[in-house]
Parts: sequence; structure tokens; C-alpha cells
Amino acid sequence: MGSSPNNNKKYPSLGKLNLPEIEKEILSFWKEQKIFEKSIENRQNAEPWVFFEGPPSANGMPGIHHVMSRTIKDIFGRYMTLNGKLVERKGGWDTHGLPVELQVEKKLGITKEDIGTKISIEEYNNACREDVLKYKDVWDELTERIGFWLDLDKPYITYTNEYIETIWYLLKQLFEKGYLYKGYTIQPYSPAAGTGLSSHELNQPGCYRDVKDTSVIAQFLLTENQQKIKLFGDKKVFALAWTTTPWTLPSNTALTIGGKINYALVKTVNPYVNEKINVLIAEDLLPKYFELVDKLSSEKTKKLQGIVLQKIKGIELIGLQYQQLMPFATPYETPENAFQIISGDFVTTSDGTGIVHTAPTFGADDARVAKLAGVPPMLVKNQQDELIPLVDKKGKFIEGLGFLSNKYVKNEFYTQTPPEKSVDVEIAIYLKEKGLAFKVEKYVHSYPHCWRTDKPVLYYPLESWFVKTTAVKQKLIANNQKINWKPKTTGEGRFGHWLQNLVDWNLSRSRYWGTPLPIWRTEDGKQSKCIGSISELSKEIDKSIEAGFMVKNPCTNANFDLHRPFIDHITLASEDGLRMHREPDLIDVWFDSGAMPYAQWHYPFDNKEKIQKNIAFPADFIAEGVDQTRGWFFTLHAISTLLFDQVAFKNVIANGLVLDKNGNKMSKRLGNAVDPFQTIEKYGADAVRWYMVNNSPPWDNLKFDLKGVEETLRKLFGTLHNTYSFFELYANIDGFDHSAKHISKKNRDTLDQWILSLLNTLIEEVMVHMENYDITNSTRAIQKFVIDDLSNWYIRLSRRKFWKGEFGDEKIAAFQTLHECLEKVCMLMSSFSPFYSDYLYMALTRNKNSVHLQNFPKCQLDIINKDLETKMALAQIYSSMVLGIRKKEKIKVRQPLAKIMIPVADKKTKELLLDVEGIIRAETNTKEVQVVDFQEAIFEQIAKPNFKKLGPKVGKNMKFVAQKIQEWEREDINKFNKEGKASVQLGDEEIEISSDDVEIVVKDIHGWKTESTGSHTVALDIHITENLRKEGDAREFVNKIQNLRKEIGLDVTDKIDIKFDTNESLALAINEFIDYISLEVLANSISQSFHKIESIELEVNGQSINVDIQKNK
RNA sequence: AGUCUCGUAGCUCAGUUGGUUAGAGCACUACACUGAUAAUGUAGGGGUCGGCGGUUCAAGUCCGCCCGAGACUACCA
Repeated sequence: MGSSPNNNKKYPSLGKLNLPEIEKEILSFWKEQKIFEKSIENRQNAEPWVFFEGPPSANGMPGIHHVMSRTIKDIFGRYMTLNGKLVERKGGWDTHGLPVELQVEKKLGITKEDIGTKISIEEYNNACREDVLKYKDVWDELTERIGFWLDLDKPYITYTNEYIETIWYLLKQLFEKGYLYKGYTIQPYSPAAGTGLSSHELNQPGCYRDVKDTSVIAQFLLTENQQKIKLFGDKKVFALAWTTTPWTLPSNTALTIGGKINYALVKTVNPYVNEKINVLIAEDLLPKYFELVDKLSSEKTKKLQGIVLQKIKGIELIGLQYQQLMPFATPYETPENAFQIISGDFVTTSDGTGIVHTAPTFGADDARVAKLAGVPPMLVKNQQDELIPLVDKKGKFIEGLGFLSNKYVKNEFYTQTPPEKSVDVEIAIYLKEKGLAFKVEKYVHSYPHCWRTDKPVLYYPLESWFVKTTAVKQKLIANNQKINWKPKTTGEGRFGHWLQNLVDWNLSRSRYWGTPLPIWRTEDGKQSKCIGSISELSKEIDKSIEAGFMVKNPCTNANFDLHRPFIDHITLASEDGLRMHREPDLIDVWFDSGAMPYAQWHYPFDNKEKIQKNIAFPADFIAEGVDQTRGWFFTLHAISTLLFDQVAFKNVIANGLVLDKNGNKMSKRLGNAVDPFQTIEKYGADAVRWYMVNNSPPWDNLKFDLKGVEETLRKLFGTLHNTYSFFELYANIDGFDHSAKHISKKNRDTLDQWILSLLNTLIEEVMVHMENYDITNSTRAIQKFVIDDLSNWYIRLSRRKFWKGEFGDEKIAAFQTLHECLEKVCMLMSSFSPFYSDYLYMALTRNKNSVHLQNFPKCQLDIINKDLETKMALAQIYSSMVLGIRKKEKIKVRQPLAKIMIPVADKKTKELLLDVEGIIRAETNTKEVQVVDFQEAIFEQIAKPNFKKLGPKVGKNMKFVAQKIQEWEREDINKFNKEGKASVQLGDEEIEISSDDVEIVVKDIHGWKTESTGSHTVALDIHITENLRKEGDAREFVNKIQNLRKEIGLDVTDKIDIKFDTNESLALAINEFIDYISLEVLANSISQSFHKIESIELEVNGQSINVDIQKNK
């Protein structure tokens, strides 16, 4: 063994485990040595592995759930770097959007209405800009503290001109491809406030309120045509449809039925005009309205009498036409397609009639199904030649609608005293008089109200800009197939279904703080221009100056800001010299985040090749919460598919929520939110990180329990720390140096070979899991190895090797083995718990070479020995059972026993067992292990049917056959063992049972103490002979002396002299085993003193002994 | 309301293409070990596998319905 230059160095003693302290030490080491930067520089020429950081919004404090997603992201960045990839990790901030606006309004004590009056848009936006990165420092601190390696120095920020410029470029691409259009959509709208409301605003508490409205079931008279006559002959038929908003009836253009719902034609009487009529209604709802009879009579009944004339399937009704109920206006577009029955998926039979009054101008579902069926909305031309609905933006009916003209649709909208009868009531009366109302009643239902004015919200068609995502629906679906979703079901289910039911992306937001829509239009709306860059804007402004619309070009000013209000001041000139104004909308903030792959690099103005040559796009991996499925995941996917027909990300983990330990959502209000800083300060980031990914698969919700973090700290990190301390203690005593020449693996003993085999199996396992983006099973495998295999078995059984005997090859091999295991465990763990693994790695290697700059360990297949792993498993099983017997018999392990007997069925197992026989003996303190053929007569055997094998063979008769096999007697089993087959009589049939179909198991051994688990059985000879007793005494004596040594503070290596005085029997035992004892307790001499000695009294197996120990100088 | 996830011991989680004694850790109790020692080992109790129904010789596992928790989307005549 050659001496090494390092061999006078020592492995550092790490003291008590204090993870948070260690982490701070490592953090400053990383910072000083620029380890993160180096880990990227090292891979400069390597293949890139692309990661996108989904930008958080820094206007709120980070929570513990952010630790979750950031841990997942960090794990893969580090792992891929170790595997030789170049992983750039650019941070980013999401800075626009409603939450920012709301927070600023709260802070300033203003509402949206005050913008432009009490506060200018400029001041408002400045306030937003200041507020949005309020907690950036806190976020950066958390990012750093949890060890999330992310480039925080050059993050992308969505409000910068550069970022916005890329968005404009992308929007222009969409515009030119014809994917950007202006259209109507039905949105919640508050006429009282004169503004559209977002779903977010509508979900404010208290917005949905129970109100009592006049509801009407109206009668729609079917038009006579071929289809109608075919179905119903020449009978006059009314379709019944219910509404709680009668004011929408003049705007009705269709009736919607459910294709799968069954309907009935009922003969009955209109209760208001007492006229016999035939009505159409869902079959399920008949009992709700009718007393079904055979013949109408004048007798009084609780409900209306009705005769079912015929039943019709919903699908047959589609296409039927009807006469307009309130013919006050005609739809401008394709009026010939109006007033027909169409089908819709939303129709139910839980209320109403199963036929839904459909007014596409005032209902989102209505608009959707009408559009699908080609039915026009009720829009008419006004004097300005614009198409408008029958109700204006103040919530008032337009002119020319008879008695309805200029009346508010809801009485709440009147600023002065409202009329006695609301429009709804007036309409009900009108219909009653005409014999077109089947039922009118007050109805209580929940209806949304504006959170600012407290007045009802209308669903109203508003103009918006849309991205025509439906045009590429098939591509979106096809590209989604290429994405590896974790979990798979999120991709197929939630995301897949979402794509199947895709609607166009509503891009418009009527707000102030966000990316302005770069579209300028002439006043007549006939010409529009989409601007795709600042330079293009500047050129257009120059043209505008020429045309005399503008005086100065603000783009030349270095501080020019692309936000409102400045952008609104720009007027452009059309080709034929008309003024063009910017469309006042901002775009959906989700477009900001979906554009980050390009905008973070200011593509295509800079870094063109990063995108075009697929260097930084698409992402190999992203991870966010599952709540982003229809948010960021979708917008990334949509933009990349629309513009590049590519996926934006190849692999994605959609992680679940972090709940409190009781499974409730964390919230500041409830006070159950866990503070990430405090938690990390107490337990350490490594423990939190490990706990989070180890506890449950990331896509399940995590019930975050500090007890679990504590357990991780104690069990995993504590064990690892102890294992190292053990290594360090003895390695330093012997002057071991890991850099010295390695002893060939083949020349190491069984235990060493075994743990190395497991180590390499573990490496392989972790790699497979990680390739599969499965972090949970990776950590579980590592944890099992560290705790069960390395610490509980390898160290425990090898302990003696480390502190007994010479510093010879066997010992060196053991040190090398343990060192290698620890070193590679550090590498395996480093992605998950980057701090402690680095700390330990540097201690093990005795220098300052970070584990994060290493390569991931390779699995050495030739070291893996499955037979060895199997036999050690056998040793563990049998040892455990023997210890179980000792326990029951109350024989302590220190008392040697004579013999273990193990019955075995096959040769292979027998061979394997013989190889580990020594380990079993040592572990159980027995003199002999006898592995014997299980057919020996002393074994009592039973036959166990193998259901899996027998199942397909005997099928239905399984129960019977299994019963028969279990009833086999000794001779049946012997015969079966000999012949390898048997048969069972089943009626006339004889069923052949082969050796695979039955397992013969030893159940008991006569005259021995036995124990069995599964198919393993072991017997123990518990007879203690005189010799065994003596040896037991000797070992007990050693134990007592060792305790004494420790008690009196002797060093592990101190030599001693012993004098003792005791009874004859124990003295005999000690003298007989004097060599063994001397060796164990490092005694130079052990002598019996027949004179009373000054000593300590000990007790050995119930016998008193006086002992005097002197340290040998 | 729809879509998705989850429901197994007091707690946190495993449980292979369905195969007959449903596992592990924590906690609890008892014991053992005592040169890894503020560590460790062994044993024990603890389960109508959310409920009901179905398919099957056989269901924790497959199917249907329901209940509970959560998320997202939508908001209805």
C-alpha cells in the first residue's frame, strides 16, 4: 500500500448536526466561489437543457407552496447539470394584471372610477410600477435560501419596453396570419357602472345574491312546415320555454333542447285565456306541471290537467321553426335562420321545461350554441349604421320597441323613482293577454350583482379582440400529444378536454396597467394597423407628423414608455390619410407570461438564433402548480403552436397544492399558513425540500406537517450524519486516506461487495426514475439505501471490522467501501438537498471541490450482483426470525446458541444461504447453521395452492380444487414432492396439478422452536450446554468491562490490566476464554486475585464479581 | 354544473398485468442492545382498503352510481 501525500490530513469532525447553520456556511461558500456560475461555465460547450421559469408576481409575499414548485424546478436543473447538460436558468417577474391594480387601488384608497379624475393614468401606472416589485427582495432571499439556483441578476420583467416589444412582434405575427380579430362576446357587464366585469370581480364575496324575479313560461307557436307536419300533423303546437329574465324575450332568436332528452306533446288548457292547447315539454317534467288524465274535464284539480298525445326524442325536434314571440325587431343578419329549435349540451330537466329560451345577445351559452347552429343574434342597425342589441349600455331598451322603448330592463337601474311595473312584469302581462304565457310566477334565484354599485349585472355583448385559437385547434391537440405530462392525466384530462372545447382567446382587458394592444384603427373601423416594433411605431409616427396629426415623435426620447397613457397620445395616419387611434384595450396578462420564451430574450430583436435554432426553445422542462393548466401551460402552448407550430415545452410537472396538516387550504385569514422563512430557519431548507418531494408525488396535494419535516431531519440527515461521524472517527484513528490505491472490488468481503452492489443498483434506479421525471421514487430509493441498507445493516455488521485488528487490507477495503458509498450518496442526493450533500461531500473529499461541479455517478453494472443481493436478503429474513425466537424464549443475543436449522426447497436457495451462513451466525450468535432439504421427515409440511397459476387452469372450480390441495396429508405431499405432480378429482374429470401449481411450505419442525414468515421457516436449538453457558458468561463479562471502561473515561485505544474475584463457575469461564476477553477489552493481563481486592462490584448473569481495572501506562 | 386529482392503520404514504395472511415509516406499548450512544434493534396492538352495486373462480386493484376533500373552468333558462 503506497502512502499518499494526503495521509497526514484528517477527515473533519462535524459535531452535532445543525442543518440551518451548515446551509448558511454552504451558501456563503457558493457565493464566494461562484459555484452556480461555475456549474454553468463548466458546461459551456455542452448540449443545452432548456428550462423556463414561470414568472411569479412579486407584489405578494412568497408562501410555503412556492418552496414546493421552486424545489422541483431546482432539482432538475441540478440533476441535468450533473449529467453534463448546459442548464441556463433565467429568472423572471410577472408585473402586470388585475391583482396589482387592485392592490394599488386599495393602497391609494381609490376605485377604478377615480382613474382619470382623482388620479391620472400616469400617476396610477407609476404607482403600479412601484408596487409590483415590492417584495422582490423577499422573493430573492427565499430563492437563495432554499438553494434554488436561478439567475436573479438578469431576470426578465414583463413591464419593460423590450419585453413589450417582443409581445407586439408576436401580436403582429398573429395579426398578419389573420389570427387576431375583433368580435363580440357576452360578458358580465354592469350598466350602472358602465363597465365590463371580470370573472374575478364576479367572484368577490357577496356578488351572487338571492333575488325574487318574475319568471315566465312562454308559448312559442311552431310554424307549419314539412318537418312539423310530419311530426305532429296539423295540430297547433306550442313549445314551452322558461325564463327568469323576461326582458330578454324580445331578443329571443332560438329555442334550445337537449338531443338526448325525451319530450312529450301534451294536450291541456291555457290557464289565463282558458283555451285548449297542445304543448311541447320534457317528459321528465310532466309531473311538475300536470295532473295526467285520459280526458280533460271541468273538475278542479291541483295541477293543470294534461293528456299525453305523443312522445318525441329531442333530436327529432332540431330544425323546427316557430313564430317570433315578441315581434318588435328583426335580426339584421340572416333573419331567415332565426326562430328555430337547436340543440345544446347545457340543457337539463332540473328546472323549467327542458326547452331553453335562447337570446344570443344576452347569454354566453346562448351565443355559443346559436353561433354553432348558424342562428343570428338579435342585433339591429342604429342610425350610425352600427349593429346594436335591443338594450343599450345603460341597461335601457332602444327606441322603436313599442311599449318597451326607453325603459330600463331592471328597475334597479332607474336613478329616479322607478315605474310601478317593471319591464319583466309588463312583458308577462303582454304575453298573458296574447295567450302566449303558460305560467307566470315569482321565482327566487341567485343572480350576480356588481360589487361596486350593488346593482344587477347583465350579460351583455361587448366588443373584444380575440385570438383565433380555434383555427389551430387540431394542431394544438396534435402538439399536446408530444408533451410528456406529469401526471399524464392532467395532460389528457384537464388540458386535453380544455383543448377539445376550445373557444377563441379573449385578449381584451379594459384596464390601465398592462401591455397595450398595438392596434390602431380609423374611426370607421375599416382600416387597422398592427405595430410590431418600436422602430415601426416610430416610422408610422413620422408619417403621422407628415400628415399633420402629430407634432413630435416621442419614440426618439430614451425614456419613452410603451404603457398607457403615453401610447394613447399617439395618433397614426392610414394609407389614405385618415386619423387612426389606438384600440384602448390592454391585453390579457396571460399573454405576457405565455410570451416569455421569446420575450425573455427580446426575440427577434436580439438573440434571434436562440429561438430559431432551437437553442433556448422549446423548453425541455417546466413545472408549476396544476392551477396553471389553463393559465400559463395553455398560453405557452397556444402561442408556440400559433406562431411556430411547435410545442413550447416537452416535459411538464403540474404539482398539486400545499395544504395544511389537516388537509385544509392554507390562508392568512385562517392563520394556518406556514411561514417558509421560519420553517427553513428551524429545520433547514434541505429537510424541507426532501420532505416535500419525498412525502407524496408532487402532483398530489401535500399535507404539510412540520412533524414530517422533523422526521426527515432526524431520520435521513441524522442517520447520514452519524454514519459519517462513525467513518470519521475510525478513519482518522487508522490514518485512512481515500485517495490511496483502491483494493479491487473482487477482493473485498461479502458485506462490502453487497453494499457496493446495492449502491450501483441504487444509482441505476435513481437514473431511471429521474429520466421518468419521478422525483418521489428517487428520494425514496435513496432514503431506503441510507437508512436501511447502509446504516442499519452494513455499518452494524461491519462495525467490528472498523475498530478491531490491524489496518490491513480487509479494514482498508471496508473504509474504501464506506467512503465510496457516502461519496456517491452525496452525489445522488445533491439535486434534492444541495446543501448538506455538498457539505458532506467536501468533508469526505477533504477539499473545497463542490459536489455540484461533479458528474453524476455511473452505474457500474459489473459490480451489481443480484445473487448477492438475494442472499443478503435471505440472511436478513432468517436472522430476524431467529432473533424473534430468542426474544420469545428470553435468551439474550449475547448468549451463544448451538444451532439453527433452515429447511430449503431448492438447490439454488441452499447455495445462496450457505454463502451467508457466517453472517447469520454472527448476527444471531449461533455456532452452526444447518441448511437442510425440506423433505426431511422432521418437518411438518403443508401444501399451498398457487392461485395465480391455478386460476386460468381450473377457473370456476378454483374453490374446490384449492380446498382439496389444502387438505393434502403427509403422504400426498410426499408423493407430490417425489413425482412433481398430482391430480384432483373433479366430478368425472381428473385435473392434473403440476409442481408450479402448488407450493410446499414447512410449517413446523417437531421438537424445535420455530418461526416462519411467508415461505421461510427457521428452527433454533435453544439448549444451552455448559460450554455455551461459559462462553455466554465470558461475553457478558466483556460487555461489563467495556461499560466500565467507558464509565471511567478510558480512551478507545487505552490498554488495561484487570484483577477480579468471583465464584468458581464464573472464574472458570473467564479463565477458559481469557484470550478472547483480553483481545476484546484490550487487556494486557487478566488475573484472579484471591485476596479481597479494592474494586467495583459487577454482576454477570446473576453472579457477582469484583473487578479492578488499571490503565496500563 | 362540468373536468381533473385524491380517499388504504391515530398520522404520512407503498401496494406491479386482478391471485387469497393488505405493507412501511411515525406515534403508542413492551423488551433488547450499549465503543455509531442525544444513536440503534426486536416484538406487539391497531384496517368493514370512503359507501353501495356490478364483472370475475378471485376485487384495495376493473366498471357504474353515490359520499367526502381539493383544484380549475363555467354560471344556467
